[in-house]
Amino acid sequence: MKVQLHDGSIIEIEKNSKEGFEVLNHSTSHLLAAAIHELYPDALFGFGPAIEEGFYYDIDFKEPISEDDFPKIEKKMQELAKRDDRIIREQLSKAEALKIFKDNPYKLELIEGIDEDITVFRQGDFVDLCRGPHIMSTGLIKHFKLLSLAGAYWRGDSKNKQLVRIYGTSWWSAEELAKHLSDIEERKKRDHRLLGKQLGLFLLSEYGPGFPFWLPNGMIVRTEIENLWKKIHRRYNYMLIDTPILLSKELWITSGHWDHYKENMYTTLIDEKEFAVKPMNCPGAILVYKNSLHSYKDLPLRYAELGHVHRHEASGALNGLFRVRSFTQDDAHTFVRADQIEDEIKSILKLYDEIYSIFGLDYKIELSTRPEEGYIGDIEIWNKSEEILERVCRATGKDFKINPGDGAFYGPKLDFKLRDSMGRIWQCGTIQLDMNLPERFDCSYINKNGEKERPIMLHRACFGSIERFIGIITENYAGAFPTWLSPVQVNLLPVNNEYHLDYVNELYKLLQDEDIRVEKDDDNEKLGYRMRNSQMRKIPYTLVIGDNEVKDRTVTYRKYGEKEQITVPFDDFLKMVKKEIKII
RNA sequence: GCCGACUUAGCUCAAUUGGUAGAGCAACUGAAUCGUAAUCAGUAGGUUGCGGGUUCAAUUCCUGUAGUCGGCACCA
Repeated sequence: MKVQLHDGSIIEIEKNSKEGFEVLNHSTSHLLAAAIHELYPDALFGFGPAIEEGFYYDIDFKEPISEDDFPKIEKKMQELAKRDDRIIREQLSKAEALKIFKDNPYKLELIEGIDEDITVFRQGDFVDLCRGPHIMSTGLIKHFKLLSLAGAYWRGDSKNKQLVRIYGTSWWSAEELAKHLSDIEERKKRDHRLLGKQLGLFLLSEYGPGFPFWLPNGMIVRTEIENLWKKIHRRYNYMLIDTPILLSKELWITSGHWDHYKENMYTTLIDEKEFAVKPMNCPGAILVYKNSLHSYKDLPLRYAELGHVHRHEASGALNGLFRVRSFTQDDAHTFVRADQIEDEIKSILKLYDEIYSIFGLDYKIELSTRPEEGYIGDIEIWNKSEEILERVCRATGKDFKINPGDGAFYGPKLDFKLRDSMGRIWQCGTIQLDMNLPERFDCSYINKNGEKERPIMLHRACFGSIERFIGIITENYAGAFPTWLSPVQVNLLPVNNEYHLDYVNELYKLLQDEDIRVEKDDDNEKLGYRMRNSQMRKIPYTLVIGDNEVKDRTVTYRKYGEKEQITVPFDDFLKMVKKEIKII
């Protein structure tokens, strides 16, 4: 497929490549703009790029528009595409460009920011400021759909006006488009909010927006994860602590949160003294550190805490378990000497990889480095730790990216990003170096020479938030949790609830004695009905117990999602399940 | 917080241009005792998110408000 670049050259690229898809979608966004230009002549255009699964265009409409207008717009797009206009690249001087776009303040603003010559792409009588690349003519655009409409601030700045963003997607064939649309529908079925309701995991009530309730089934998943977390952390020599939810204003002034984070903190008066609900666990952990004197020989000291924090997040930011106002961080604060940073980071990376692997999660690491201005701490330590972070991350072989200047003012950080079922990326794990709080709280350890020295503090969380992490894995497993996590692990179905019940009760007791979460379903319903319920609850093992099983003291099991029926001696079944739930 | 949409029984959804709400599943009761994804029959269940307004009459129209969803902004 031929595409034209902004410098006027025409190159051949693979139509079915990622680049090919992007060019098609970018050109479709121009087609959308051309259609809007005809239907709404006074609409002004902002940005209109290709994105991962399609494209969008930001438009300043002079009249209100809704999704009901999509069919009309799509029809006009089809009409323009059929005309098969050549898409023509033109190079203009700044003066010419300013003249062409004189009525559009958005494009004028962009042109003002461009120093070299300016390229525009023209199709029919629609001209757009653009660097390309584009396909050669609009006739190639056939299979697209407008998906949604949203507000978006001009140039991503909330001080600016909000434009209307129209999202769409464009494909080379009707089949690919149909598949993409049905994929979206399939992905929606994995939504943790839907599964959370179906499986009784958690509850979101209008009486506590952003404050999730854990239901009995969700509580089992959560407890299993927390137990796993505690077990692994003990192996990595972390010490478990727990710090108060409410702490006085003075502490938050010392930590700097009162000055920099107050808008997000819940505060209250106790005996006329101001307190704040903790939005972070660090100050608490620091008080634990400062509770005793430390020798250089004791470092690193690793304090881990499942810390329940509350943050007043903007109402529009709330999203199921992914973004809440009350959540539990699997937090840890490690106090290290400068010469221990590398080993400690390596140890944390290993720990994270071990945990993520258990859940079969693929993750991406991002390194954020020192901001240009306003940073604190020794630049030597900054440079050295950034170098260490980059080197050890690259050594993992994982998808890795650097965000220059994106670090916090107090230190560089690594973020671990996971994807949800809709492809959205959420930060889960993090490792942050902190040269600020040890200073503010005057933390120290005694060095070889008997002098006080300042430790470096590492903040780190692997799940990030237990809530968010459970949201991610619920979608990842599509609600079919592996046996060790499943709220109910074994479901016993007697074929006849009189003749077979004794053996079922015996099995129930044996399984329960082995700490296996077992249920029996002897409702007055047909076996098929009870089997259906068991499958819909995504229970890993459903056991059917009838004459044969009673006679031979066997069980016949069916694994979730499989049709096969397997009959084995009960002891073999028990051994298999016990092996399966022993994760580490 | 901003833009847009949505909110009807426990759940998933109906209700022609305004005429004071229906179904399936679930629950409960009864019958059927059955070998791998829905046995049959009956009963009960709702100030249509909440407040105000227009109207003889509002689930429906207007308005305010809360929550949810899709984005944007935010995300120590």
